[in-house]
Amino acid sequence: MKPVAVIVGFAKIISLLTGGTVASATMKMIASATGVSKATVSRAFHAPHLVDPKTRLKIMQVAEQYNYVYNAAAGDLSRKKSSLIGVLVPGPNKSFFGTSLIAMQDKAQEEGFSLVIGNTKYDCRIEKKIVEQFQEHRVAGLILTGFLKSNEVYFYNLVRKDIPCVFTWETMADQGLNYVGFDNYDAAFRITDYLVGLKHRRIGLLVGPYSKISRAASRLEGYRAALKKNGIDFDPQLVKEREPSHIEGKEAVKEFLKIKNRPTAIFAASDTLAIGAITGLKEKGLKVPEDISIAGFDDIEFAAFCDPPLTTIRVPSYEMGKLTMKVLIEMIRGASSQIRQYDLSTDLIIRNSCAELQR
Amino acid sequence: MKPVAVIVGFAKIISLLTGGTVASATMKMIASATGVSKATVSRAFHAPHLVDPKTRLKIMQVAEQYNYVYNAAAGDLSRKKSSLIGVLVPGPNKSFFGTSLIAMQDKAQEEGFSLVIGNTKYDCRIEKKIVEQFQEHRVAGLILTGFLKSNEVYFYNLVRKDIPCVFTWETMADQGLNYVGFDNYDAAFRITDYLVGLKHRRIGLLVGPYSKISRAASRLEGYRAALKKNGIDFDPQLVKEREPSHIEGKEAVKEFLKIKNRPTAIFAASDTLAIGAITGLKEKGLKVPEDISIAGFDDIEFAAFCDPPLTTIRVPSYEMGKLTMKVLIEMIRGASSQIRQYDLSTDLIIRNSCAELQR
DNA sequence: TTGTACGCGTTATCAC
DNA sequence: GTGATAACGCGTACAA
Repeated sequence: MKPVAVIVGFAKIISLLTGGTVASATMKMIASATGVSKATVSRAFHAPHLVDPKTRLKIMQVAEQYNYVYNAAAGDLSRKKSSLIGVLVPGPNKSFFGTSLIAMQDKAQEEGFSLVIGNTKYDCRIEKKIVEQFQEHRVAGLILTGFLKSNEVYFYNLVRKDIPCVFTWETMADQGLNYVGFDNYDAAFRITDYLVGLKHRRIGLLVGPYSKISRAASRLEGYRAALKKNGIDFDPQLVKEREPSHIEGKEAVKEFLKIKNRPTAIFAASDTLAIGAITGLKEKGLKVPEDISIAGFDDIEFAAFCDPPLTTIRVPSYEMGKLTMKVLIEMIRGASSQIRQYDLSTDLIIRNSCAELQR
Repeated sequence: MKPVAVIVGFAKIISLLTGGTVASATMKMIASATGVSKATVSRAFHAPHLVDPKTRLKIMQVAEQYNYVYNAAAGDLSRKKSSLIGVLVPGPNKSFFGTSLIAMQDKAQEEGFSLVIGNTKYDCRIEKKIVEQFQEHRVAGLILTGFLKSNEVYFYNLVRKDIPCVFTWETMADQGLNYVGFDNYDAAFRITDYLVGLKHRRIGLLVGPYSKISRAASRLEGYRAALKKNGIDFDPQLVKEREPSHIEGKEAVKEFLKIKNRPTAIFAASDTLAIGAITGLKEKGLKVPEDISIAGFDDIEFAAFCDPPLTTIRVPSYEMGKLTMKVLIEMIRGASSQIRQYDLSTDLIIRNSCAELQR
């Protein structure tokens, strides 16, 4: 049952009635002005070698004179192709997503595609609505970034249907989906292992909602694996699941302090949480890293400029965006329909927010 | 002379040849399946009252069954309207622009428009190219955010021509352009005046490239006016023009320290610069605000969580985005062609990075 | 209330 | 090389 799509299409049509006017010179016009047929004009543009240099020059001149601009929508319609790509982001204010977005834009433009962006604000219904908008504009492909688990079924249908899709930053279970991301497990493992190397054995984990976001779950696993490798027992008390925001980080860290035999280091699986945590510790009169070490995740621009500069994991945002778009465009062009999954590697960036345990 | 547009259109056509395939149920199909004409189907959607409830219901059912999705591009073509709006941003990684973007998206979707976004990376040629891409997709309108002065002439032509345009965050000289922004002059005046109220008389200004960005110029003027009002002589030595980045802020503040009779307070006309400045001061062993006061501008999310929390100017990003889109859509719908300019008001947010001058 | 016929701006397939 | 002509999917007089 999919009546919703129909209703939405309906509402859209109504609103279009009051949409923006469009007018411009057409091929037909410049054809008659040049004294040739529109077929020739079309050819002059997309197959110059098939047209006499003289007439071609003339056509170009007239086009220029009339300030002609190609109509991509009409072309797409005729050709039954699309030069639009839809990108779904959970909110463009996250600086790391932003970097990915820039990369996608770069690549898309390079290849002659335009980007339509929709931000979901982490709301399933909005997400659904935007995808429908995308479909009405006949996007050639879809990039899904950091979507929510709750929409899994919906997307699963979408992907299996017709539109080429690439997931990035976040993917669904272990379906055969195209995906570009990075190894969350490995990154979490390494930074946890690093903290153990600094003699910490009580290491707190401040992580995103892993029940909803699988990359958070991977980070939890990486953390546990690192503990295990070093013979440290896992203590559920030391794991706190929070939305990634400064405030949540600030509040959560205070709860960590209340634990008897409290952690000497905390791995906050997002720089935002880490910075909030540092703020919270300062409020409590504790020093980072002397009294407690804090490690982050993401390497946002600000991480190098907070106090103390944050030890964290650098995520290859730009490369991810570029690769995601590359994969999608290759799918669109039908180069190969095999499933592609990439995990780019991350870097451990050591700054000054973690220190060796003193005792 | 505008041969560039033509050449670009040409390149685009080539690339489209390898674009994405599009296929879906059409009105024609659901018409024959229902046993009516496509005109009736069309009406069933956008003028339900003109069609018999029975046939309408039947059409809807069939549409649903065939999983019909409205083709906005075709509709736009036929109606000579457009439901696409182009937004030009200088790079989506700035969190304050990001907030505006979300607002625009919200409003646009509400009104049945989709957003096509292009980021210029502060590069004139890219900017130009993207606008051409927009034109090829026949965007109904254009939002220009924080553009560069160097492109002024180009945009001036664009605006005067055909496409409805609204400028935001930044506008051109005092042409009759539609604009939504905030009062940079007033904001700079107030925060400078606030610093004077804290007994500072040597106040440094760390400002964006005011020769290129007019809002930076306004902030400079507001700063000067506040000094004048308080009988303080303007000292060119105390003004430094820098690109808004952490590093520039860090470096610039060190130069301030070299000045004999150095400033006791610095107004950094961007939080990024301010935070960089604080970092620089800490490196030099100085305390904020005890040794020197720092004020910012923008109130980015992080401003409340740095050390010390930043006294700054809050900019109504969300409201600006919403209003900008509202104005544009009204223009598109031709409600009125009169020029509209808005300056929203800002708030002075007092935190702990500025203190009264001790002596 | 419904159908016919044409147009929107472009491309593709034939001919010439 | 170039020109008719028919699509592409939809809207809309106009007529029935």
